[in-house]
Amino acid sequence: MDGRDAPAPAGVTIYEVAQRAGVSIATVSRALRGTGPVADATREKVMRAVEELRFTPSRAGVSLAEGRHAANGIVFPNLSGPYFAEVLIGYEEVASELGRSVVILSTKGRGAVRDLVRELAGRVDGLAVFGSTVPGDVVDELVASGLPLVLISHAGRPGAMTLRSENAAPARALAAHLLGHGHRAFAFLGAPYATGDDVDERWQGVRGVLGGAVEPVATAEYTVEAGYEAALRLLGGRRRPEAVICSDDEVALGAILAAEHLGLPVPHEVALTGWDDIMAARHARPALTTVRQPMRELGAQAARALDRLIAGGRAEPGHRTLDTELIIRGSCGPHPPGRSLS
Amino acid sequence: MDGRDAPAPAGVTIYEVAQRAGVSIATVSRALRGTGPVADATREKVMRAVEELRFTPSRAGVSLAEGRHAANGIVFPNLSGPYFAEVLIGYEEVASELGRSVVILSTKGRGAVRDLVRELAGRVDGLAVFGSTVPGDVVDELVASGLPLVLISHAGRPGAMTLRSENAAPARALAAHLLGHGHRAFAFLGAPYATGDDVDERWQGVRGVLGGAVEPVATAEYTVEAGYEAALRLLGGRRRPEAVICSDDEVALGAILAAEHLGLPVPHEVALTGWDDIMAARHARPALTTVRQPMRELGAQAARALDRLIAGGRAEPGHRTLDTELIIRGSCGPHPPGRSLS
DNA sequence: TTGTACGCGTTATCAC
DNA sequence: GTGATAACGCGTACAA
Repeated sequence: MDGRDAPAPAGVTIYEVAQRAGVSIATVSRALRGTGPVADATREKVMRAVEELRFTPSRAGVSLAEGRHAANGIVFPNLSGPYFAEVLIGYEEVASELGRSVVILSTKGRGAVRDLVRELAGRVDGLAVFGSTVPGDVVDELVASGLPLVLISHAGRPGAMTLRSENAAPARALAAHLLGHGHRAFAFLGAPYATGDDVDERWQGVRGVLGGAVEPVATAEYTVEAGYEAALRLLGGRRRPEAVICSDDEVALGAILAAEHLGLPVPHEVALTGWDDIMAARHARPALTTVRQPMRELGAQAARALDRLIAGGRAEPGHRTLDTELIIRGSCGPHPPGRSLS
Repeated sequence: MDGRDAPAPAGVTIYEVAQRAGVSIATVSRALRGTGPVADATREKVMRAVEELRFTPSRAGVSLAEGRHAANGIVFPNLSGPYFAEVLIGYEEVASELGRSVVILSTKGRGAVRDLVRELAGRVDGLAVFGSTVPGDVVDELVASGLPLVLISHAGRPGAMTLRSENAAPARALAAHLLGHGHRAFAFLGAPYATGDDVDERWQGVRGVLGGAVEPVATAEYTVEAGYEAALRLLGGRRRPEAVICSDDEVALGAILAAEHLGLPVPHEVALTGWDDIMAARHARPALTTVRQPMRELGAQAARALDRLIAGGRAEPGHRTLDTELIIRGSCGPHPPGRSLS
């Protein structure tokens, strides 16, 4: 026994493998990647040397030679709620299938976003960016740089591909459904921060149907906590709305808690709706009427689109919208038994 | 006007910058990284050229020359629940502060974990690995490779650093508290899958205090859904326990839903406890008695420890345990008013 | 089928 | 202060 199978010195190079196998580095490379012909016997020797030396090609070396990183980046604001986490799951899964690693960047509470994004852009072959996570001029810079880019839930930017779920149409359907329940005074809890983002589109859709009967109410952010705080004030004040349409499920969950705290039965005293259909929406009491958005699919499609863009697919559609589904549960008002409910 | 400020061809090299600035690449490098002396006037010229050409050093080139990736990896099973997402948040935040990108790898439902981990290991300077995400021999291989490694919530492996929150002690405290409520028949919902992991330690702690009075009950996984399903059977069957100690908050949340479904008031008919103190624990009804674990801090410390290990800090402690806190809320039984509750 | 040699983009060590 | 130039580790024409 010798010490050759001891812990690899972390820096085994292709040269050492070549030497040990008694061949050239070109042959080692060919044997390993299956490019070009290699005699069976030779491949055997190479493989053995690779095993013994625990050789793994240096990623930096490969990247430099190949001219690619085999990695995708993704920029999101935070991972506190289920939404971004779910999209990330779909993104990572597909990217992984396509042989690409995923480098993440969270911008929430970050100062030097521009530099961080540049740094990230430099180590990936393509980037997925959520709307409102990066300043507009930084996005423009990315577009101009030619880096394959997919904007998720973004208002859209000339030259960049955009991917999002539909908002306006289901928002209108949701509003119409609430009208069907007989509600007449509405609030939209979680008023949009930026024009053109997902929440803004939902708000526009809702207002298109309800007109002056709906009032926008801001929340500090789109979280359960913030929804709870804002709903406490909204529902506790005079002129309480009959129905509260929330920007998303988390805000709605907070609103349910606020209603309970105030002793207001949902949906009898106040109706509520969310958006996204996160796991907890089904488990809330009452179960949350919401709009299901294919979160994982959003991430998955982003990864796939990026792969195509990287491969050189110029003909990529500039804009893609995923379907959503109105999910009627108990929080929006009483329904005849036996209907819907999932 | 000329076309020089058009979109950078994505492949601007240091040579082009040097040529445009009328200096050598060495000078460009020095000017950019502040290493070595550069005349002010020269620096000026270089910077201008850099701006005009939108030059960003190739990450692969830098990595190869520097011999490091400036990136950390992290391996987790999934991101469906808040637990791993929270740890990841803390990890990414600190890594980012330390100038390191974060490359993620999810192993849930993945076949070729070994290859994926190798691939990941090849593109980072250090790796954080959650327990039970990677086969033991793969961990051994990583340790042997000399790659800086932090095992999170792991049973421990000779040669690798381990970081986790305490389990046994708070588990005993929790069990004692439940005994104080007068409960006498217990179930541990979410029985451990692997010996030595977090849940196993909790189970051991609980059993140490309750002995034969507690029965382990398995769940399909540690999720709300699985907890609900298993609790439905457990609470619906004969010999229903008086108190159910759950492996974590998500399982406990599912158990609360099951109890409600069965018309069993919590905590009066059945007491429940969770673990982790995820956001939803505070909002559950009744609010969940649980053990608070510093999830983000776990990630943050992992990133910091890794940074030290990478810097060459040999004297790194082999094992580090973070404190937890028993959070008494309403789900474990009636408390005299005015006490605790957060 | 295999080996030689060059290129990938930077960093850093020397001379000047 | 500045400029050649040798690594860094690998992929791959091209030659043999």
